[in-house]
Amino acid sequence: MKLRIAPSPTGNLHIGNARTALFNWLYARANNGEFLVRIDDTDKERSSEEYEKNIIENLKWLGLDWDEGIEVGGSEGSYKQSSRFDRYIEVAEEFENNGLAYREEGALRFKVPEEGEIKFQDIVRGSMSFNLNDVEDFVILRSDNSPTYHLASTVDDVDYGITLVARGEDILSSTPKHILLINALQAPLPDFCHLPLLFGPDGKKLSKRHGDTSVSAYKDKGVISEALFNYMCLLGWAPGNDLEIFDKQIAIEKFDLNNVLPNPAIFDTKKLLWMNGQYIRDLKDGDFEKSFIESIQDSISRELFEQEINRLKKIKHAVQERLETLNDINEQVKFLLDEPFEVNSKDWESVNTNEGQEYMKNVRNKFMSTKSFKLNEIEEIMRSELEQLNIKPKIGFQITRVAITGTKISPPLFESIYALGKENTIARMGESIEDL
RNA sequence: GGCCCCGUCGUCCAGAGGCCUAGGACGCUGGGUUUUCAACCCAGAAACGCCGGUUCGAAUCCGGUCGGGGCUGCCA
Repeated sequence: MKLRIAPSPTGNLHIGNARTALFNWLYARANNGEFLVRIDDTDKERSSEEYEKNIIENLKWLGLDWDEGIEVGGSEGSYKQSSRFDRYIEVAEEFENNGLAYREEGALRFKVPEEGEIKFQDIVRGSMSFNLNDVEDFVILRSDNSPTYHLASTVDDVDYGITLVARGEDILSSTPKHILLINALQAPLPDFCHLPLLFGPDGKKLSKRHGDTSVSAYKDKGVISEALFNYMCLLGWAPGNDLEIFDKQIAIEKFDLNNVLPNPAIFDTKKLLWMNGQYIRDLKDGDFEKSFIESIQDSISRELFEQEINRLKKIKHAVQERLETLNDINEQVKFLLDEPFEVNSKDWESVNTNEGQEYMKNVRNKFMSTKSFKLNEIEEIMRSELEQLNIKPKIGFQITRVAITGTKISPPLFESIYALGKENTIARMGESIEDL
């Protein structure tokens, strides 16, 4: 069994193509088959190396690998259509010589029989039948003698020995043309599988008009690859038993193209983000720390100082539990960085009370006389002072939170204070105590 | 317009004639926990597009209809 994907480098790797790649990859891996990646760049105008790079990079980022094709090589050369024009032209001219194609205004058209039917079995849709009456003669070589997609793609599938063509449903109606070409090449027909399309929230084919729907855009938003991988698996397929969170291994074990749904799926960012949060929480300590530090450095566009990193490490676990994406990190930890610190005045007004002031003053004094400033020590001081003054946690804690983090929303208070450190905490509390 | 595909909660999926007074997940609403925010727990609202047929029995099979989508390029 040999499957392939053939992305056109006319844009970054799109979520829809990534899902198609994923299903091809899963099926190949599930059946000990081969997976091939080639680049369909017959459209010289719209193709670019930058996009090609993006596609390859993001396939890898998703954890997909391939056995033959672009970058990894194989017996068929570059696996780029732009370098195989001679081959396509050779085939096209043979068709022309055999009377299977004819010239029209310079372009070469493949002659579709007037009568007859093309039938094939589609793995997700069952019996398909097209009346050749409805299929027009189609261009296989443009006036500039460059091959079109139909020709190049079909010749490649034949030359590379593809046995199962699984692609988007948008090409379903082109399949009769491809079958005609394969027959003309006197080659065996592969199996066909037309995967349901991915839609945007408006129920239309996912595309640029839905915003940036590239894989790299989601990566940039702080989505981790395992989460996107898992989420995409669920678009048109499920492993059964209501299982929703699963890894690559399980996906490979359970995956079967025969169980893929024929109906389109809407790409729902909300569920992706939820799943991403689940995955982030599950990240191993070292993996999370790496992403944690990198994400902050990306946000502030500079390297972190050692002091900052030491502070950040103390809060990382608390932050890990509170993320939807990696990009949410900086907002939660910026009070720990050596950056200008500011207290949100609206938040301050809503928590600043006389009781709170007194509480902070007393706590600050006790903080000053502690030596170790350990987490449990901080908690003990803050809780016992609450009892001393007989005030509610909210009164004492919220004012302190705003004073040291700048806002009413932050990681857990004791951890935040612990991470910030004794000197900084005392200084910030001092700034907010009115009669000091 | 023509050809083709599709049709279970708002969304993703379960359901392959009786186990369905339709199940899970996201989201949403209410409640609990709580120092904020999350997380977590509990509860709730929420769907078989419609009409016929087959059958003792249909979300499941068939037909029609309506609705949505794709293709209809010298794009892929």
